[in-house]
Amino acid sequence: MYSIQDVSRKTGLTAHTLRYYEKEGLIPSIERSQGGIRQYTDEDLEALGLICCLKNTGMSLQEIARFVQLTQAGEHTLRERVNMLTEHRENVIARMAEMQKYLDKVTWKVNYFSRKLEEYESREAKEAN
Amino acid sequence: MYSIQDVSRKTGLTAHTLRYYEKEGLIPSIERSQGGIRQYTDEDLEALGLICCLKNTGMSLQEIARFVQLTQAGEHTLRERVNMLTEHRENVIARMAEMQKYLDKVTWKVNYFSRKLEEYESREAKEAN
DNA sequence: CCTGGTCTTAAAGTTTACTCTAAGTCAAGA
DNA sequence: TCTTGACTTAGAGTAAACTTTAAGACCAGG
Repeated sequence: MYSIQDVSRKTGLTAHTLRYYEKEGLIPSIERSQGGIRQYTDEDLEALGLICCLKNTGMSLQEIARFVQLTQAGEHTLRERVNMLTEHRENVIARMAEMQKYLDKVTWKVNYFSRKLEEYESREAKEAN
Repeated sequence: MYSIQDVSRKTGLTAHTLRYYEKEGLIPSIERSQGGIRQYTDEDLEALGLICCLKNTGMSLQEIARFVQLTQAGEHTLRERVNMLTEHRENVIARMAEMQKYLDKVTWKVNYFSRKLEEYESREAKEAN
């Protein structure tokens, strides 16, 4: 059992954000102590792991909430969940490919400007003589 | 020479956005016709290409503006520009590596849920008999 | 018992990067 | 000439994902 602060430390999300996510349906409702205090289980942390993973790969909170709701609705939503994840996966792959293309361009520019810088510096050195 | 609409088509940015970028210092000032209309050169398109590349790899407009200003300030800013690009490049690489990690997790989940789905469907099929 | 962490609701504020509107003037091509 | 597109300033609006505030009440460990 983990307090909201424990989970905050483990996930890097603030306690505020964890409550916000719960309110928005991104996290299934967390069990409470007799006094009403949230007690996160390892299973909750698992679920949060997937949520963060989806968020960090660019899925919107709205879509994540939809996914979580499907999960809670039971087995008959399995096909839709598989479809969602598959589509998301393809988006991520496409974005990474695009990213690689841009990265190549940035790399090219770094080299280009580095050469220019060298030229400039040797020119400066000469002038100093 | 290209009109703002031509450039809009080529870059996928709206005319609004192009003017906005210019106002914010993301694009060096564009030459105008005698009547005051923007006339983009191939060089401007080049510069826009790099800008879009930086933007699409997650550099903020503010940083891009800084970079463009350095470029216009002349050769003595070459070192700083190289540093900026190098650092940016490393960020992109780091983000891509992280992305790959998340992607692996998503892939694992897709497979996991696909197996579950198969099980579920064969169970359903049996019950239908 | 005290203190620090946790709870609630409701709403306002923040940031980034646009996006659009208004209102009017001016330019360019058929 | 007519029509379409371009220009300006200034400011309002939008969307996502938080983030903060306020105000008061409750809970748990030392």
